[in-house]
Amino acid sequence: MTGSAPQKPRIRDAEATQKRIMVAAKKEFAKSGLGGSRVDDIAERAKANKRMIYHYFESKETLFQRVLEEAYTDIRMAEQKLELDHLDAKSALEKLVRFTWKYYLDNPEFITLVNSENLHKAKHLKKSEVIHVVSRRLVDMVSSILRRGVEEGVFRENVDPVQLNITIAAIGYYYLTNRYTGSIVFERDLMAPEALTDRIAFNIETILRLVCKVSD
Amino acid sequence: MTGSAPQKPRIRDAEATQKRIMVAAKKEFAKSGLGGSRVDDIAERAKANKRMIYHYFESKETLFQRVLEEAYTDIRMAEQKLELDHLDAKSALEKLVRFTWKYYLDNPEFITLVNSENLHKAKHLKKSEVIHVVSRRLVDMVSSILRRGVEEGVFRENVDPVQLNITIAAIGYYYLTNRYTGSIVFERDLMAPEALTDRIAFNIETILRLVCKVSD
DNA sequence: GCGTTAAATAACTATCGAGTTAGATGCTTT
DNA sequence: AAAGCATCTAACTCGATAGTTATTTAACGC
Repeated sequence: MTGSAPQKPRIRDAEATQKRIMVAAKKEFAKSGLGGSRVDDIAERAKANKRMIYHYFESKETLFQRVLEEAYTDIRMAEQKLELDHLDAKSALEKLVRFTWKYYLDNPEFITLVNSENLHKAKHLKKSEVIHVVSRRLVDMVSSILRRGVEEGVFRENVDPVQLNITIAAIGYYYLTNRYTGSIVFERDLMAPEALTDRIAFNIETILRLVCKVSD
Repeated sequence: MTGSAPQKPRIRDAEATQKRIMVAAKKEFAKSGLGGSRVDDIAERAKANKRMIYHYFESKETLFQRVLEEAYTDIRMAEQKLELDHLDAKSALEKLVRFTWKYYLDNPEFITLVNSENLHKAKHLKKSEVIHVVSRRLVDMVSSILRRGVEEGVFRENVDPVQLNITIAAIGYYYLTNRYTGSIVFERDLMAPEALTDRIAFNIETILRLVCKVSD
């Protein structure tokens, strides 16, 4: 309590500081959105001086853009590691639905960041260069599963891969992003462990019934 | 240009002023979220003195709560006007899916308000008294359609009405709330008229395949 | 037509918050 | 070991912003 702090030797590490700022910013932006976040809070959480944020990232908005880009590349990279090619089409699709759900569940900041970006009409993502490259790989992945499913004779033809992609995301994303209002509206704890397992089962059923030739 | 304004006679109308504030607040909160909205902007848009907001609504947060409550009662009341009872179960369900989509499309502020409320972990909706009453009617409506569909022999049994409700909302809501990032990620204008008709058709297919006994 | 009340306004306060200035200090290179 | 530079810090600016104070004025009952 008394006595001055034992004068910590100021360690200098540009890379580590930037990383700490990115991690802290992701958390703050996810918690409060772009508009609701405070640069001072980000600096404090990062254990960095506020000035460093402007030194390394120029502005609050640029920092947000960097955080958002990283969030997108992270999920797209995780998807690419799934190795769905050795599975039959139906199993591959089910695995993708499960993955998407689990990713949202384990990385809730992804959802909040995307929501915040849409409130701003995607003005930051528009400036991104890498987004198209990584996104195409996702669409290709789903297209490939659909094509194989048709070849195997288990999927019906002419299912739009983009619509399917959107639907797979939607049924998980909506449930989780609206978990607070949803729990009130439906008078049910949507985040209870049992509720979560119920939901993923329901989602798999939804997607398989949508693309499979024969249902029951 | 020159000359003072012709000294408008100050009209006093408590009800009308409150209404103007509510309308203005809904637009501002929808555009910028709770945190991003400015009380001064709301007052200006409402053509009311800022002081009136505090006179009638106590605080910015209370105003948000009132706006949110109204948004929920509005959509729930519109649903109740659908008169689905005289339709067969399949047509009733399709009509509900179409309605939900169209309501989100015509009332985009509903989506943004709900998003903002979830960012705040539903702290305002928690205080609401009416939310449960109006919500139950929606669940009852879907339960009734499901029951009738089973009786008619067209729907399969044991479909959870809450999960179905969530899914109907999800496939429309997600598409629209993420239309800005979605249009970039999928390199396709998701709001083009043709894209919108494609989506509603896809959504109806998704829901009907989910509950119907025989698909093709 | 007079007094009371409710509706409305303008100007203010105190704090917050993004971005800056000026300067100090640790690391690397020669 | 001294220069030179990048990393880092404290303290500041100034406009914005939620909420208030003090005052004015329309409406309504009598």
